Amino acid sequence: MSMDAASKEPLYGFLPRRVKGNQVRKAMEHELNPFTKQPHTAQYRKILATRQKLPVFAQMDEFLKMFSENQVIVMVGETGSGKTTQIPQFVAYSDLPHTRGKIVACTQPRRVAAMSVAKRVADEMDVQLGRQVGYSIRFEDMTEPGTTFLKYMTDGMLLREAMNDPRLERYSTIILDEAHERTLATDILMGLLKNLVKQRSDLKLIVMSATLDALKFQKYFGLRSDTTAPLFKVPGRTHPVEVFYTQEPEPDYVEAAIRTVLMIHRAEDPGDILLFLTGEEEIEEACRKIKIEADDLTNQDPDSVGPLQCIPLYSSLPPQQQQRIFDPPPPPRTSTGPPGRKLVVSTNIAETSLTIDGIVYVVDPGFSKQKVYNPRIRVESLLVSPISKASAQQRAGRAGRTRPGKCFRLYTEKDFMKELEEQTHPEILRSNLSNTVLELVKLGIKDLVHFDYVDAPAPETLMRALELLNYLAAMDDDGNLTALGSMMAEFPLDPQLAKMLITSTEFKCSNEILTITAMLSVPNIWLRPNNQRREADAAKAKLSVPDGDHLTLLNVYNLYKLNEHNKGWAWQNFISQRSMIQAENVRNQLQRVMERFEIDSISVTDEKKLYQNIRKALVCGFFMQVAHKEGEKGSYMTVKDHQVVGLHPSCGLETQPEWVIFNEFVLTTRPFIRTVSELRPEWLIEIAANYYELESFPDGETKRALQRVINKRAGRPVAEIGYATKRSGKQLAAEIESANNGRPVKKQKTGRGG
DNA sequence: CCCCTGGGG
Repeated sequence: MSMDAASKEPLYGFLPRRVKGNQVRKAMEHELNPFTKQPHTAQYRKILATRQKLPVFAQMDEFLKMFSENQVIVMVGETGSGKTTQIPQFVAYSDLPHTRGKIVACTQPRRVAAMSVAKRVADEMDVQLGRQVGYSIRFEDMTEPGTTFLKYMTDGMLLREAMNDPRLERYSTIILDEAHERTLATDILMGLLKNLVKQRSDLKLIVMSATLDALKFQKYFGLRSDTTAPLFKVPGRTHPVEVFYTQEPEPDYVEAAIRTVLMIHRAEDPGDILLFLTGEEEIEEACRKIKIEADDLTNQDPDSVGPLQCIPLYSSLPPQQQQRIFDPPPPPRTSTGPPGRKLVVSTNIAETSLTIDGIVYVVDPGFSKQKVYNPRIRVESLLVSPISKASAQQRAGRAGRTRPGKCFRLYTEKDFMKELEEQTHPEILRSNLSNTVLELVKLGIKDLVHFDYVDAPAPETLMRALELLNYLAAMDDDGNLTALGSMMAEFPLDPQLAKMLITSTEFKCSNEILTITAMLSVPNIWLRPNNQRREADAAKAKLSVPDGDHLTLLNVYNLYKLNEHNKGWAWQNFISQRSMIQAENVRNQLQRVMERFEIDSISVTDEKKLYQNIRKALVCGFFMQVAHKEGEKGSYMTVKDHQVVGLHPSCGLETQPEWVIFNEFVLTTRPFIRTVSELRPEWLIEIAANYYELESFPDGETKRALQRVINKRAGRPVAEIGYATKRSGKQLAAEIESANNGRPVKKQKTGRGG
């Protein structure tokens, strides 16, 4: 080669996937940016100098060699190793995707991470964000087709893409980051990609995780049963954290936590504190108590105890208040007084999603709220449960980000060793999988039971999902995706909502159902501040429609749009502006999908008819979520499952109608149904005849009431809309049975209680 | 007479 070519072409002599460390280092030091051909900026050189100090940088040669020689690599890198920013760049230099029209993708479990890492890496590579380096998350595609060759994205986004391109042909290398978090999307992607690398020898895969899970992934991605995928290991760069345990178990962890925080504040050196609690109410209560006691301490002993600033942190807090965690600690009261201290009281949002610098002390009571799914009663609920060892370690690590720290665990060392699980159960074992199953079937996975999961979900959970999809006519009796099901999978919605939205044109109210669907897909829109409950309830009552909560949601959205010019409208009506903006975004996105399928957005003009049709459309998706009033005390019984439920206090119905349809079942102090509308029982017979075949119903008031409706209707024709197909169940049972190692599956009795 | 741990499309 001539010196001339090398001086103008930083990547001269690079052979894809056979690139060596010294070549890359030279290219990075080159006067020209190899990807833009522009001279490097001064900022680039400054950032490069700091990059070169990262632990992972010292192992570039080793990494590139392993990347050249292997199709799949498992990599572990602890906090501070620089793996998320550097490894994708190393890969880009070796893979040279830009020369082949390909993309290197790096997935993240969270949107903020995908955005902020992409920004950082664009700076490091001296390119404009959204050009050579970009990101892709829901509602925001910050990439340029043909130009972007390094893309950070959420795991859910890559899964969506796989539905339309199961071979993921655009990608030359896929990097799954934070795989140890085991999100639903990452788990499904691991299964798909394990299969895909066998079919696409040109596709490389890197799975990045924390140390504890590495061997599991190495085994999973071993090409044969007796081999493991190679491991690439990078040390982290954190400070030591000293861990303390209690001598005896603490009967009341909130009380113990408050005591420990005050002890630290009184006796330990300066440095901020992070306390983990389980939920909003607990956090606000603890903050109140700590503030009172800390103020007392400071007043009693102003020369040795400084001021304590208490900051709550949980996801439903407005972003502006969340920002407070980055405020500096309060100043001393007097110029010679003891320094102030910051205390952040947080849910496990601070365990992975948000990093607070300056934390030196962590107080860990050992609990968090975790989602659990009970397939027998088809209910997801949140339970306060002990955390795993991995979580406890993650929490402790939060004390050592800026200097050596201390972690106070409010449980005994013996309990830590003996009682805590190694890992938090992956989400796939704790969730309702109806959405996931629809996605998998759309991806062409026919045999769901024998799919190669990292951890296989309970057969009964799969059965529940298949059963629901079959009732919704998304799948036929042979387990094939129907045309309707294929369309449903394209909507970023739960199957019930997708079905309701698609079929709503038949009732000439798709415009309204589109709004309702969007409103049901965002967090609670109703604000209820502690000190203004009465005002909030009154505002809500004014917006409520007597026929049901679904129509109230529609009403709120329409009024919100009518008052768009009035900035204060949401606040004055105790409505969450944040949720409304989100609903608007979701609605637009759904409308685009509808347009793609040429589903018209229409409204019947007769208002009375419109309101009735809307509730009929609800039945198309939610006929399995119906309850019948039994007895006089306002208690309801869900159909078929025979669960006794109450109307949730947030429900806006004026009366207690005999029949109601509900959006969700929540198990809190007792079972409640939430977001409820009145319905006429004849709609059930008309719209979901197969589900409402009475032979399969348990005896009781509900069945008798339905029988009366059927008798009255006898001889009248049924409408031809939104029918659920007849379900044989045989095929499902066979699948489940084989998954159960040939043992027959016990027939589940539907009954009360959890 | 109540809850929304956290994340994703």
